[in-house]
Amino acid sequence: MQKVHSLSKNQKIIFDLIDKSGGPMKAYSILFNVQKKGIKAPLQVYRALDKLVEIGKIHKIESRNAFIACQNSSCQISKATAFSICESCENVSEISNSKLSKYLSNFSDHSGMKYSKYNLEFFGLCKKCKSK
Amino acid sequence: MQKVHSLSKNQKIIFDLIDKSGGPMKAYSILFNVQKKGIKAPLQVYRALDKLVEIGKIHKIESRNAFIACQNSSCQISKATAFSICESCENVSEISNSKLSKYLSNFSDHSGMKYSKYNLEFFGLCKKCKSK
DNA sequence: TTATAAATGTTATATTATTACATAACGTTA
DNA sequence: TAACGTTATGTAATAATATAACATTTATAA
Ligand SMILES: [Zn+2]
Ligand SMILES: [Zn+2]
Ligand SMILES: [Zn+2]
Ligand SMILES: [Zn+2]
Repeated sequence: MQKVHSLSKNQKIIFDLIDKSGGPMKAYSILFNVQKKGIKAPLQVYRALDKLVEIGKIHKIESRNAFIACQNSSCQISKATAFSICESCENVSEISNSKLSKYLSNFSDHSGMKYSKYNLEFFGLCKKCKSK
Repeated sequence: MQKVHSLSKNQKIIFDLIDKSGGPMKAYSILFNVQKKGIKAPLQVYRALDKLVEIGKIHKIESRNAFIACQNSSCQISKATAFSICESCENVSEISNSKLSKYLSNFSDHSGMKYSKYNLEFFGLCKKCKSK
């Protein structure tokens, strides 16, 4: 059961931009793109990004300092994310694989630590780039 | 088979510092700590870090912008890394679990992409912090 | 309505990382 | 050993990413 969050003005502007872009976007590139809509300062962008990450509408690609719209409606509020990243063209896509997410969500090691969250990033060459 | 790399002066100073610290260190904290040894500029630190990451002596904890010494001698040159991170005390440890690494190294999805590398970060509360 | 939380606006600043250019040390082999 | 290519170093400047602090406004709900 997923709580419905109605986005605020800035959150909506920024989410729509990222979502329409279809790929990962960096904070300052977002800032540049929304300045015509009245969002003028980095902090306004980062605050919206923080909230959007918190409610699972977007995810941060940690290795790239970039943000991508969730491509997986069943994503448990950003608590379990996996991405595939092409190291040549920088294309990113969210991996939605129930076996993988089950495996990782249930993973535990000898440390006695119970994990409530994970982020996995795979790297390689996408089909296109491989065939070049 | 692992190639033996002899570290240069700066690389050795910086690796020793990180290794002795026993945990993750941030670049500018490293810089501060090695200034008495003559390493004065950020770039000198980042260059050493880049090289140490490349040869697998350290890993970058992407979600923390920090660097930790490899705790796993069998780590395949930083191509397959997994960490457990306590969100309370920020303790980080490298996970060495052959089932996990086998599972992830062999993972492939419908995208046709063959992954050559991955990084996984688990988050939760460590034993200590859980019992507080 | 009134209180509370959430969001916004603005300025300044902190933190993380790279560009550009010059020089030095090292390893190979002619 | 001399010449060459490669790797490492030094230094200054700057770019890119992110947060602190404070004032104000808007939304939500008791
Ligand atoms: Zn998602
Ligand atoms: Zn590609
Ligand atoms: Zn390792
Ligand atoms: Zn802890």
